[in-house]
Amino acid sequence: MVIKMDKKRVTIFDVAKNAGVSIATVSRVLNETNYPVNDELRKTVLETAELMNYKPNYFGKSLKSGKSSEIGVILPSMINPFYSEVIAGIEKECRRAGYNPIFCSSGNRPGKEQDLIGLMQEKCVEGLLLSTVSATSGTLADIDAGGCSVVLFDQPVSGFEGDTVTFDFYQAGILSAQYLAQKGHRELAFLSAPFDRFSRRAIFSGFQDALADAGVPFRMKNLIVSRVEDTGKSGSAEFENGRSLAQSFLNSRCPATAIAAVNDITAFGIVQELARNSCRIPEDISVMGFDNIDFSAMLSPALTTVSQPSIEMGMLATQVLIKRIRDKDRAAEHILLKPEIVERESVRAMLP
Amino acid sequence: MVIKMDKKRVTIFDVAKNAGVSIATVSRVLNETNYPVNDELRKTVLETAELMNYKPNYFGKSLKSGKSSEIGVILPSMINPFYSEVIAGIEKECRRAGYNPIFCSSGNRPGKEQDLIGLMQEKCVEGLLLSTVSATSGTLADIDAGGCSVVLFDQPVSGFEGDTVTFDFYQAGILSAQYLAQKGHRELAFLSAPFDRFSRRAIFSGFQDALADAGVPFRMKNLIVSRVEDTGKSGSAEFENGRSLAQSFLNSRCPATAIAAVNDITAFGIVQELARNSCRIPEDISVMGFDNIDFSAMLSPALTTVSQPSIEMGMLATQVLIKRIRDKDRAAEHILLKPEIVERESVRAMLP
DNA sequence: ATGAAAGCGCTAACAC
DNA sequence: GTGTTAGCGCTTTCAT
Repeated sequence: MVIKMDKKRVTIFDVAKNAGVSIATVSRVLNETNYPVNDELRKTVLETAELMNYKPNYFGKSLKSGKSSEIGVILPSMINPFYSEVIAGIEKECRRAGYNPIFCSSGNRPGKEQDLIGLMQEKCVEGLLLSTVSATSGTLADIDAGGCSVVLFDQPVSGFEGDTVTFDFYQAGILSAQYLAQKGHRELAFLSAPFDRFSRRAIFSGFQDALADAGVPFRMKNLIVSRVEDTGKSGSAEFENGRSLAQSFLNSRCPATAIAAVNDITAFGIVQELARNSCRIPEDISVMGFDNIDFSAMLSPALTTVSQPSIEMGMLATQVLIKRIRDKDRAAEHILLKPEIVERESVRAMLP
Repeated sequence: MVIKMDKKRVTIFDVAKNAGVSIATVSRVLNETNYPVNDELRKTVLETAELMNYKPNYFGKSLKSGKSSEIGVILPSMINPFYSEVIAGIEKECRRAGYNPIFCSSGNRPGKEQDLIGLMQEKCVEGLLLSTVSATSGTLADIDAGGCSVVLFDQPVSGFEGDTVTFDFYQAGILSAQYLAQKGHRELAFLSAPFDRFSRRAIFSGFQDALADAGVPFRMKNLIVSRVEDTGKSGSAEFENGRSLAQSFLNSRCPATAIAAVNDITAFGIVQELARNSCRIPEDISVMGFDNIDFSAMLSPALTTVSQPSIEMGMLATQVLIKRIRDKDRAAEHILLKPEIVERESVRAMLP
């Protein structure tokens, strides 16, 4: 028996030839179908394939079967810790179900996002997990019509009729306000990046509404919104934003005893800038974040925040997508993840 | 002209039929080869393809051409900020050169790493970027022999003859020790996770050697090494490790005026635990990290550390891999990235 | 129980 | 300048 040792890749044909059987038999053995194959032959095939270091070619396989077993994932950034955690959830669930995730980041750029969606379609992914910055319900319907299931997560799109896994930002704002009010704070500030994102507006609405309900109405002059927008490259822009927001806060001589930041990274910037100006946290001023990324626990003082379940969001979105891939006709699912207060060290209780 | 509106995917054949030309013409137009095609026809084809929302099928394309234009990337974790930054560098360079990266994490598990390597080969990636936890020079040679180029980054493998992009950990240890000594510290401590990793041993060696050279020999009782190992899931394990290391440090009544942590996240844990025990940083004790992940700048006080250029490492490894893919016969490249001190707020200068 | 052969979507060599 | 056609590696019907 001569083993082919060419530099070319070993194909099913090579294995068949060396094992002295047909390619059909090799395919049947290697795919572990319950198709009956003589034990003797099966053994020979297995040994030959092993010996020749045969690896099935996904392209041939997928082309023939029409299944890629791939799932495309497009998110604004892979370097932002929140999305890193989402990725971890997605990867875990995908592998568990035998799918391979393909991660790409759009950098918050609509054009790039479009390109990536096209690319994923060319790659024949069976489904797409999308945290979109620009897609419309129309675009999304087209993708679906092209045979690629879509599940939206993180950022909602109005008019989209398919599956979604999102977070209850409004409720997060409510929880945060209630927590601060309950800790005895009566003068609150809200520091945020521009309100051009649904999530930011929703958090603030909840925050404001809950405060009104609690009888400590929010003063609009305590709302400080920056003008710069992040590029999605890393967290640094949001951090710097937090720092300049804190400077504005300090300059405005705002009498608030507690600050709610629109997200954790912004809170980090606020905390650092405050500390540099000799403000002790939480003794002099309390700071609260949103998201509960891993690092919020690592700060000194550890950041009190509202959790947005990132890994869970990734896992759920993946599960929903896989259900959708397996059954195109099931009813659309809309999962709304709930926030929870994560009490740590950056908010103090005011004396009554 | 009747446009086919089946639920099946539109193929080059459908476009050809609707445009009234042969598939060869469609292929030639769509691939923008400089093959001569009548302008009239070219226009018709382009319009038809656009109208039918045609997307070329990568599988057919790759199968025929033998090129996948994909690059596999295997790293221990995608949630660890250092690797997130590496990923950003890789993705950028890949897209720039027209390659698509496929990211997977091994979770520091040798078995999983092996599986992923096999998977990447089945997917016919043209090259592999590997930060390995278990590969031997033999395994790597086999992959290469299978027609898939390999570039090792981050973690070296002894005996490997191919391209590598690594970091000069030893030099990082030297720089750190020199910096601390120059700031007037005479009694230093080194806190680390287990020395089972080359990088940790190398950092410590450099640290120790430079200290000896500076005339402030390191006392081995000031070396505190934990027993737990991280799972690569997130930074939390390293952070907790840092906290318990700090407790040991405190309990040992170690007289050191400065602590070098084996990496930034461990330093975060140390800083927090120290702060909780009313140690002021850097007034009471100085803390220094390694890696310079984005968050080290966001801590309060901002962490003084030694930079390990993460994005650059990703970009360089990608560039080297692409050069290798294009020319199998070029000489192996060995890039050794150099550390730099990043001076921030966590180390104080001792009075003479 | 095994093999022959069609064909998935595409590119490129060859024919006209 | 355009069309025909042979595969790329694989799965799967259909014969045997």
